[in-house]
Amino acid sequence: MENVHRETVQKKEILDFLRNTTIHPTPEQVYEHVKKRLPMISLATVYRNLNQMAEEGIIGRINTDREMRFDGNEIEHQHFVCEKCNKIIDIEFHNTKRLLRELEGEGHEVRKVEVIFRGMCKECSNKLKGGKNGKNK
Amino acid sequence: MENVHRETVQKKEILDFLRNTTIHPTPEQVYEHVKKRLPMISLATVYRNLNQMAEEGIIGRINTDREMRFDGNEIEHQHFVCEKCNKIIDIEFHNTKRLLRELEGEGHEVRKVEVIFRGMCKECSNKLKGGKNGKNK
DNA sequence: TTTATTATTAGTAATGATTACTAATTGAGA
DNA sequence: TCTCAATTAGTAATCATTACTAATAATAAA
Repeated sequence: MENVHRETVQKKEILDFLRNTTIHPTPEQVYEHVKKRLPMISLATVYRNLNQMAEEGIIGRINTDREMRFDGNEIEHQHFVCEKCNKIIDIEFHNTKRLLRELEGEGHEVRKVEVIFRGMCKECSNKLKGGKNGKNK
Repeated sequence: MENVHRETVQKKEILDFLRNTTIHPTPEQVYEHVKKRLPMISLATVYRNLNQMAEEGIIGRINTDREMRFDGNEIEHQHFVCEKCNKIIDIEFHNTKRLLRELEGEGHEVRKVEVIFRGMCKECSNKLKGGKNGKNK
């Protein structure tokens, strides 16, 4: 059996940046930063690695109404998204009611709480059980 | 003072469709449906109205890793997103723990619960208080 | 009702983020 | 070291969304 994933300097640098920032960067921001150490790196390489790592679950991906945002924080947490400046702030999650009060005490204006469950629905799950097909992304 | 928002047949048809579907359609899907009643409607008109209504808060907008999704369900709820077929299912929200159990009983495979708070952060809120500038979207 | 004003529209071009593609490179097992 | 598939750099292509413009139509005022 051959290896499936290879360690590359590009991947290492991208992950290293994500693990040490709290800005939840866009792919472009990751690219701009990593380019300082690897001037030849390609934007496509950044996208490919970010998506691959998000797929593996070792980093987080956040969908916004503009660009993708990525997250290297390994501790379980949730997010506060500022709709004005698009800043994403990490939130230590306990329960929404308590958190809401905490946030408002902090000075943030919470307009709504969005809860999104991700996974696989009953139908897809069943389809997969009987007759395995590959993922159709 | 003049009026600000006008009632148009286009807007009415778009909202009517959203209020009577549970598929959380993409703009394209809204367009395809409304076109049956208004063959001359433009896709740009659909986008403009969807964004305008979401801005007003009378419909919901959901960001995915592909297209925008819109939601005309007026009852407060949360979402379950199937990562396989991208179907979005409405969830009556109480608290995440109870809901998680309910969902798994339903047969859905929940991989993670995403909680997103939306609003305006302390910094932006303060900036706005002293020296009002327009929104910079 | 008629007129004036201006938000809205249809149609289409432009934008911009993301992905696809390809020849060259390189990581890792043998 | 050798082999070979995974990965890369560079760039073209894709595609969802937005911008633009002349024409239209919804509303307020006459």
